[in-house]
Amino acid sequence: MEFMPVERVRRRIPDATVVRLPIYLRILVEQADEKVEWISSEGLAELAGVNAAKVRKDLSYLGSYGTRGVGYEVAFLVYQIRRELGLTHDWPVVIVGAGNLGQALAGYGGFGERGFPVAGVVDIEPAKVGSVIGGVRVRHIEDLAQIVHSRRVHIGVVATPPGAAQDAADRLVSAGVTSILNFAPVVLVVPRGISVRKVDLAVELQILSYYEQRRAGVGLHAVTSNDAGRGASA
Amino acid sequence: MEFMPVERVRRRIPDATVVRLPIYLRILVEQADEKVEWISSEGLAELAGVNAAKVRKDLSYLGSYGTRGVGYEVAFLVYQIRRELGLTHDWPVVIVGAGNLGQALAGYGGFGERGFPVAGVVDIEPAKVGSVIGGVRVRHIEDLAQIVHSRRVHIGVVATPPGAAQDAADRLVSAGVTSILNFAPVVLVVPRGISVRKVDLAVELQILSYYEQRRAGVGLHAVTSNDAGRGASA
DNA sequence: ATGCACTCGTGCATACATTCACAAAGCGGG
DNA sequence: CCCGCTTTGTGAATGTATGCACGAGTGCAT
Repeated sequence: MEFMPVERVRRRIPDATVVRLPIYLRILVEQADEKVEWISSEGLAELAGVNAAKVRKDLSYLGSYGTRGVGYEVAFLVYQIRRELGLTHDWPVVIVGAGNLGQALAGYGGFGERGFPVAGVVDIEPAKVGSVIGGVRVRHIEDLAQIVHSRRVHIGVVATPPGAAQDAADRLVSAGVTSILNFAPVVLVVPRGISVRKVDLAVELQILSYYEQRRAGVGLHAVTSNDAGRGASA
Repeated sequence: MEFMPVERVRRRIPDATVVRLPIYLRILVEQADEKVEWISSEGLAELAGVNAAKVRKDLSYLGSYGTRGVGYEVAFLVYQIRRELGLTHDWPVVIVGAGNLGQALAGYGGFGERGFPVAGVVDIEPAKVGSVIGGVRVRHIEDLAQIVHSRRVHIGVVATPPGAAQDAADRLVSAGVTSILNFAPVVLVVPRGISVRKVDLAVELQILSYYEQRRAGVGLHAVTSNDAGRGASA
């Protein structure tokens, strides 16, 4: 029992749903490209590899945007999901670490297209500074704060070797970044309120190894899933 | 109520735990390198950015390998986790797609070191065939089955453009691969029993965008997490 | 030998997520 | 205008995961 805030804090969307919304969004955009104007929860569920009831519940957190007996209007849903995810404007990102991975990330055009233009790439190694990757010149890490401020960067990507990752994160945070995508196999320690997500290739492979290894034991077991249900069938 | 199988099927480890075990493992190996011989659930929890009770419960699925009043023997835990994850031997992987990402993955030495040597890289583009990346010569995708069989590959990595991903997955499956790590922003459809995990950079950024955008609204809210609790504090 | 400090292992309560199942609502045909 | 078909939105049931709290071992000091 508690006082109701004067202005509703905005309905919180469950974490599990937040993870799936970008997937729905991608599918819906593809459908829109193919001139599909309406889609049912069943149809979307099929394409996303999840249960239809889950799709409906997920979408219901955005509001009641479906039409009974018909389905959801694709373009409208795209708009609503974009709005909810904060994708109505670009989010420039800064990449720390111009090694193998940092270069691949900067060179991979998909970021910009999807609303996350690379505002800068920095490295601590003077030898790496100056080279151009993906149309962006690598700058020294000392310039990080300047880049973050001038380009209004909120999201940083850590693509350094493990030993340098915490330092990179610290620098990002003190430069004013509030969200970090971490590719280094390290648990970052950050102040409360900073969002961190990590992508660890070795961890993913080890998880696969577990299920692979179990397969050898007894034939039971279905399908692995990261966070959103990924698909079986055939 | 059910008959007990004659031979215990091997206690199933909850998915959430399977995701954390590789993280504990990495930390424990680091500790071992630093000559730390014993660690408490509290200590490990601190380093992994999770709750101590969670660590104990997770480890209890492996068996009762701790010593009350003392903690866990690092080397022994490393051994047990490796065994449970099936990391007692190498798992060669084959990478489909020799583009930007495929090259970065093949070139990144971390795979081999962690028990996932690159058994081969294939591409459908004849122009890419023949070049050498990360010490491995790129071969044509027609050779996929041959590589999978001769090198006993169970795990495939899809690093193709979105449009080619499903085809890559189909070829991997029919070549005999039973686990797939998918980097393409596509929901793969695979037969039952095939494990798939996906890594989608755009999705990760969009999730960060959501929390970033909420931050603008009201100051509440803690920290994002993929699947294992990632850390706050400072 | 006894007691004290410490840490594991786990039952239980709570929180979160998924799925089912069905009433309510919209659409189109006659 | 009404009926039957379709599909949403959501309560309730089930399943999974988290975290607390505490009993039960273990080691060390006296």
